[in-house]
Amino acid sequence: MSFTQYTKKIALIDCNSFYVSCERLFNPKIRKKPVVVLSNNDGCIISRSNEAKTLGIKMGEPYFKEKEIIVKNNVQVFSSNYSLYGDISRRVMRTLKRFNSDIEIYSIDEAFLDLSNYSDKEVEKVGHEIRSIVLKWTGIPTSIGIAKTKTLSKVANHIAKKKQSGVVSLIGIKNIDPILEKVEINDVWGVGRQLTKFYQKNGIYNAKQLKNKSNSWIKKNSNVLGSRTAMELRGISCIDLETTVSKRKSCVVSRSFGKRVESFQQLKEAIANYSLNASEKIRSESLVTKSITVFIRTSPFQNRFGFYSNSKTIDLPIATNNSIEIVKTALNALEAIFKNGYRYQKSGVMLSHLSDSSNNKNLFSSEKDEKINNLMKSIDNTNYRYGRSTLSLASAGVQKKWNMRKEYSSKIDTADFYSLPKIIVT
DNA sequence: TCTGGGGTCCTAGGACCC
DNA sequence: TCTGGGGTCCTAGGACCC
Repeated sequence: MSFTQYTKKIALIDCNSFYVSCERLFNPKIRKKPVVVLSNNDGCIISRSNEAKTLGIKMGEPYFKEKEIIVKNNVQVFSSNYSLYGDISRRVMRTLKRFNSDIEIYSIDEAFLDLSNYSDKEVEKVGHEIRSIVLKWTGIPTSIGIAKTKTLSKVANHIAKKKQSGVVSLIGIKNIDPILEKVEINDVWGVGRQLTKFYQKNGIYNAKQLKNKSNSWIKKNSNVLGSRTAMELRGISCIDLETTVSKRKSCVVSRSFGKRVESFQQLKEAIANYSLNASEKIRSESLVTKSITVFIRTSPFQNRFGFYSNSKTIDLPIATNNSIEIVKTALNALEAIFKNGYRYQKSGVMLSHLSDSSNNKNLFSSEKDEKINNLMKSIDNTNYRYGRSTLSLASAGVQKKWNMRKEYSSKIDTADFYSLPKIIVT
């Protein structure tokens, strides 16, 4: 038996200021200017250009708190346009797949790519190649980190973000301690707020200190996730590349309201709409749900009106993806938790215990089910062709007073030819 | 009558990620 | 006045069983 260790080489490709970069694609005027993109309801800042970061605008900060800096510095502001970002994301991922089909799409703007087939010497060059091709074909700038484990490639990526070249490889470096020493503990993948607090209390302030902490201490004082992170920092791969997309286990549709909602009727409309969206989503993925949760809450930031938050879960006797049934059940759940006299800020619907709809045939399946399935299919097809909610249920309402704010949308829809910006050649 | 010890399964809540 | 949305996994503790 030989002990020649097969070392992996994993690249993490991360799009720079992704939402901002997407907006810039279609709006060259904002290329060099400070730009931010806001979350739903224009609530928080969720993407910042480098120029905006330099101004001190913080990630996740409420928009109104940064408004002064924004106005003063003429920062360009956009409401988020998720269908645009999703579309660009697919283009980026398609481009990456040309380098290796062993890819894990980790989020809308990140992917892990297996580069183990390349030699230690080649791998950094390949990184540069990937970066320039993605930029050329999609217009999106990226940062690339390459290392032996996912956690280390995150570290490398973190460093690459600050470099002009945009590519950092830790492959072939004998002692990475001096590098890890400069990475703050809260910047390590898998170390969040709580763990940061705990580690700091125990004298661990950077990635090197965590890496060199004894196994027994980590095992005793944290859980499997904590020890996995430490192992990965040591270059021992514990978190595999997940190259096959597994079916999701739950589906949430939730929104904050554009205005506070007090009436039961409006809350009902919102819940009916979210239920319809969620049903459509799981149908498109051939899933059925066995359990429906509805939650409502008032703002946690303004309790002068009293805080109320509650949820209700109803289990179904037979798993379904039938909109009518899901809406009906969700409204029953809402009825059970609604209380008069509160200013509701947010509500949502969660479908859980999802499973494959093809395994859902049972003793009680009938011709009626078949008819309902066909009805759902034709609703989905119509809505796909003519826009969501062309066909809806009466309970979903038409006025939608509670709908989101979206003041600064660029209104770019890559699926709608007529809304694309025009280029005038002179 | 004694009510221990150990196993499984489920769930709510917490922590983390983007 | 105004503070996002959508996921996954782990764990502790309860219920139940023998």
